[in-house]
Amino acid sequence: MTHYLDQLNDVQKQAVLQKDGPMIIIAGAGSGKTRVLTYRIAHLMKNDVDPFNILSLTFTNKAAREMKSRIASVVGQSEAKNLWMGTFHSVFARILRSESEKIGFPSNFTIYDTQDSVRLLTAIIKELQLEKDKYKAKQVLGRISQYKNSLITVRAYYNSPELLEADKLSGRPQMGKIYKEYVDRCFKAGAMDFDDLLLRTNELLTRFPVVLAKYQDRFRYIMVDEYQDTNHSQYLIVRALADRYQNICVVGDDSQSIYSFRGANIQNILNFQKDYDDVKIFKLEQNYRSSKVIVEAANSVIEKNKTKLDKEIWTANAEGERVIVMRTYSEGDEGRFVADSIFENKMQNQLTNDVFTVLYRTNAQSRAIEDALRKKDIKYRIYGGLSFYQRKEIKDTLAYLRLLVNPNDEEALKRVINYPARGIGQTTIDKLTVAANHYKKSIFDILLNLELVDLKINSGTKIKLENFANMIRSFQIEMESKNAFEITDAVLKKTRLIKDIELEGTPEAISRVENVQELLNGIKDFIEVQKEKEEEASLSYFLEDVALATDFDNEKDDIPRVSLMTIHLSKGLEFPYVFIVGLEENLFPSAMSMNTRSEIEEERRLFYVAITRAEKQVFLSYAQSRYRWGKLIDCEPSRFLEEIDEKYLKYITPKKSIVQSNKFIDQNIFDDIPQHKIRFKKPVQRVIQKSKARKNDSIKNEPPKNLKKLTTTITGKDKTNLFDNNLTVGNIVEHAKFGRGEVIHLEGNGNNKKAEIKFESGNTKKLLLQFAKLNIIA
DNA sequence: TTTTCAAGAATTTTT
DNA sequence: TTCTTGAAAA
Repeated sequence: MTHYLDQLNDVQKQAVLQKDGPMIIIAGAGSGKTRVLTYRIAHLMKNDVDPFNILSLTFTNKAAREMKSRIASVVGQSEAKNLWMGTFHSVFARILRSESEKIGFPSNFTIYDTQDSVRLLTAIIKELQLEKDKYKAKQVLGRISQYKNSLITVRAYYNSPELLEADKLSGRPQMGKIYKEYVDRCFKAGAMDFDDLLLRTNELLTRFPVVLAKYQDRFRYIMVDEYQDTNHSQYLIVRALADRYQNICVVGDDSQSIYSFRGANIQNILNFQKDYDDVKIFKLEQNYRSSKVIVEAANSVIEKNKTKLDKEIWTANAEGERVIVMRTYSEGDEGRFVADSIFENKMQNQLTNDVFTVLYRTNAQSRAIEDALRKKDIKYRIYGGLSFYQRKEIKDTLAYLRLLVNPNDEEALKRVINYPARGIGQTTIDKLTVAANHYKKSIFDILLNLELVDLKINSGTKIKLENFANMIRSFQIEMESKNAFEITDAVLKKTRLIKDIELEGTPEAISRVENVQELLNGIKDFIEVQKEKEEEASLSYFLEDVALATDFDNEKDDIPRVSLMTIHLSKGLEFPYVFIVGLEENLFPSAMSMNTRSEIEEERRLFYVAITRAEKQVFLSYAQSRYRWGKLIDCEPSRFLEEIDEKYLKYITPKKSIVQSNKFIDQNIFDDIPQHKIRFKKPVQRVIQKSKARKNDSIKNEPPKNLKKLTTTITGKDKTNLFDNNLTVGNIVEHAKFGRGEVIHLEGNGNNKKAEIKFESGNTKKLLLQFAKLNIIA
């Protein structure tokens, strides 16, 4: 086997060999950054640095796992095991577990995910009787997140005239009150949100010099990956920990900073040299990933940004295919283009699905792509969006487990106190909350002391509450003798949660039951893996893992699939063929990020990231019209398309079109869109060449047939539209719930069309055809 | 208290 | 178009 140092180029080698002192590695896209990081760590270990003394912070758990296994292959499994490696959130959550009591949190503190936070804020806003239109929980959370990431505590907030003024101006003068209540409630519940994991770590390190010294001494060598996307809170943690030994190595690429919306501060990387003395700089500029065309096309884009560090990315790789640009009529067409291209490429080049990825700006765009892939029977996997652990049935199950571990967890309690339904309604919960706030206790404490507080609830409800509390307590006792898997199983049986889902009897219910089973399997796996690693397999640790898990962490070996994800999620990944869809103004760049130069620059970096994921070829596409909230809107091509040097592009026109619309599509509606003429009339110049070159004879200058279109739409969409047209008075229909009946009257139009039906049971009902799933019997 | 239906909002990006 | 929310009915 060749020595690992021989697998590196000069700069890479220097970076690996640089052992001590502050250093920064500016790593262009595809420049072998991970390789340098892993070998650097391996090299440290080979040179007498104890793995216990190395801290490596990555952007995702997946990156940490991969790096760890690559290091293990150089230095051996048992050595690599002791490395501290993970995301900021997971590493410091782990540290907080052992230190949290110093700052008033129990060691079994809960981690609130975004949904928990939003729910809590919604409750608080309601309790404070604020207008919920002014105070939208999500926005309020975003604001609080900003404070926390900038280390602005409630007190600091009230001491800052600027912040008070800013919130007043934006119509939210009560932000301080909400912020305070939110922090207090989290504290009382023994819960930390994502931002708290960093904020409280900072608190711990600042307030307790002994603790700081302990971890400074422990982490003698610190590495931070994706440094361009660290926020202020993370920045301070790193500074504090590195202060003693100054062995800090940060890696990143300012051109790939794409997380400013969640507080990432690009200045952290731009100013690194000012923060430490005698910083060594390494620039990895050779790209090993992508073809020349891709590297240079990407360069031509990022050049347009003013704020950036000086570097020149180049590659020795082959020229490669040009970037394909595809104009389509609609999102449906765009999807078909993607599916067709994947299909063609697979056939021509004997490829499997997993070499393709489709990237988009917003999650909502995935649907059209999914539909098209499904029609072509191409298997795919979506990353992000609603992840496994965010599904209702999973969150419900987990909420029980959370409550067992930490009965003060308010959000978990509110989630399950009446699920499955046990007759404890909103009014009762409100009363409990008021009492809990009044006595400064958790709701569970109130439940345990019902006779001491006068809640003005009737005795029936009181018994229900007592039963619930007793059930939770008995689980807690059981938990002492059972492992995580057994206790979960017991909870599911006792609460009849699965039975409750099955009761719905729908096909979706079946898959939801399967999800819960899957969760059980997951717990079993977790126990086994932890045993292998000789680590604790407690329920508490499992819940922590789950709270910080991302979609990538739940990946199963399966058949090869096309990957679908947002560009943000694709950071750090690479794929041979990359489709970037929806290159339209207001979508990409997003309408929300077109106000300032820096916002546009971030969007451009996002585009840069997207292009540079590709090894072999990039496909860009945009639609001329797109559905938004059920309405068809016209779209303009993205400015980014013009920013790519044209010599790297190849324009393709659609072969044929199926315009998916409920509306009667008249050719004329395209007339005010000049590009459209390419399609039916004369193509503009650069398109002529391409269509000639491709012998694209499938363009027959033939307007789409309206009749056909309509049929396609109807059969392709839900069938109720069909009934809408066909149903007449006198029809005998069957309804899933109510059984058979006769249509005795029709009213309304389109989506509002209703049928009055006399059922065999004798009941007469008015049903909206849009929703009612009726089968026509006669 | 629970269920049902109609009206209204909703789309950046995520640990 | 689809999801969430709120009021009214059961």
